[in-house]
Amino acid sequence: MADVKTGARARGIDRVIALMEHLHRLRTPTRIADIARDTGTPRSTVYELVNTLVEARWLELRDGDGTVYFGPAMHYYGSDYLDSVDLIRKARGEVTHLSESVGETAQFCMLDGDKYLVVLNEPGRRMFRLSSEIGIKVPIPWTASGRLLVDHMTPQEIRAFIPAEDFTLPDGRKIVEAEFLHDIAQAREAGFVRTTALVDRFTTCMAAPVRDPAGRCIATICFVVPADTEADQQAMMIDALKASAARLSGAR
Amino acid sequence: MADVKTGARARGIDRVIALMEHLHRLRTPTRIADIARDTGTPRSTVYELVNTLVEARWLELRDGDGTVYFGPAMHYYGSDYLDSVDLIRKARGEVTHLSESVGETAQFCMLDGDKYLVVLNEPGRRMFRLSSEIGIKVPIPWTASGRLLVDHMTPQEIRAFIPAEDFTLPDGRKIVEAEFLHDIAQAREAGFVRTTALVDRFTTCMAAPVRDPAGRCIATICFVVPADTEADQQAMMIDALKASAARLSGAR
DNA sequence: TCGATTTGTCCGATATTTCGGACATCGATC
DNA sequence: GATCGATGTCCGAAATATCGGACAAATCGA
Repeated sequence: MADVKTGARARGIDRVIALMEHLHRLRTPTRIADIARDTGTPRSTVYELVNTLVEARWLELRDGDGTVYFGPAMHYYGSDYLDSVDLIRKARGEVTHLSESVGETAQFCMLDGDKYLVVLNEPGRRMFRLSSEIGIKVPIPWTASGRLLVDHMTPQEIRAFIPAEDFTLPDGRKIVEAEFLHDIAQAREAGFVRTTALVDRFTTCMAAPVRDPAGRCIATICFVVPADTEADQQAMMIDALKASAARLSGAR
Repeated sequence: MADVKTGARARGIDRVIALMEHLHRLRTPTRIADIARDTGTPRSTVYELVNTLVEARWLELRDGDGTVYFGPAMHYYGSDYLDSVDLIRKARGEVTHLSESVGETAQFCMLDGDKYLVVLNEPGRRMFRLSSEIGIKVPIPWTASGRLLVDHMTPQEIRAFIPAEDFTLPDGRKIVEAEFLHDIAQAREAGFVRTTALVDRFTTCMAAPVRDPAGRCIATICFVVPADTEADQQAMMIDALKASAARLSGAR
């Protein structure tokens, strides 16, 4: 990433990259002075850059309280990206359809390095938002989909690939490696995976694998639902996921 | 905008802004040398910047044929933007629901300066994509929605607001100002607007206004369909648009 | 096979952008 | 009403990022 040495003079573009990554991590409009402090950028430099970026609509001044956040240009460029990647464009259709027809939150997920992340998220009809952190990296063992996304690796490869600390959940519990490997084998066998109360005590996640022609899992499509969702309802959702995943696997 | 004087030395960030705007205009992966030529940026500078941007995932090398296009980071930042703007977040739900339930392309549109643009686009079930130019500026008179978005202005204000050349369609036909003003009055009266064969001979567009508490049209929600769509089908779609627009107007 | 064109890397110089700090406003708090 | 902190602007100096051009490698075409 754009590593900006503290105290040293840096290129504007590196400062901007750090700024945007910072806003994405915070996920909330932020005051300029805070950005300067937290990214280690001189105050006068941030003001200068923010003015430029606001002019270009990359950022927007919010609320009139001196905070800035992403602007519309990011949405336009992001849409161009989505449209340009075949698999993702198709996945959009599947995810919206699943979410609309079932009424629950549906997602499309991939790996980014040794982390899992949500690429597409379509919220369901529920009031309370069960999650929606597009582009936020999460340890692989914390997720249902993660169990599918590494299912082409040997146990040794998995051990080398996933950082050891990623097996510790946010609440401090540890995921036993043997169980994790067992989950993976079982998921590959069944063609889907389901986890409950992993990151969040009251949430169940169901996922199906999207595979490339070689059979390798390159993405997953999944539902995020309350843990007390009826069993037959869950079975229906798993079937829908498998059908969507199969369409995406075929379409190449 | 980021105006980069030809021949002069420019800041990296201004070069990057020009580069991204250029890619957005082209809407296709582009070779680095072409970017250099068309944006007036020195070749060595573009290579340098592209490397930095690829590393940050703002851009992606495509195809292995030396072209670059937007990368996943743009999608993440764009999603953050969509989630952060209340009206747009709600509009997403309406647009996806309209598109899913009716099976036709639905859009959410706003003004950007004196131009119209599509903010959200959800394609219908048809094979041929009838349009989807998110974030591309279009002259107001070329669109159905445009007739709603200026309906709070007097004829004089409209004349001052819309550039004269914007009344000429891509095929050279001219839109008579009197008819345009008549359309606007009629649309405000009816609570919706419909145009056929404006930009595209075989396309009909229907739109309903989203209004702020003061009654001013701040956005529109619309369907884009083939011109030969049945009349009763169109009537049903207009009702659906009005209902969605009303929900968005109320939700403040 | 051999030029012609394109693509990508590298390097040194200098025009310029970043940076620190000073300063003026503004609001809140006591 | 005085003090403190936060916000935003401005300026000169110097560290350095941009740029032009040279060069090698790859690709193309005839």
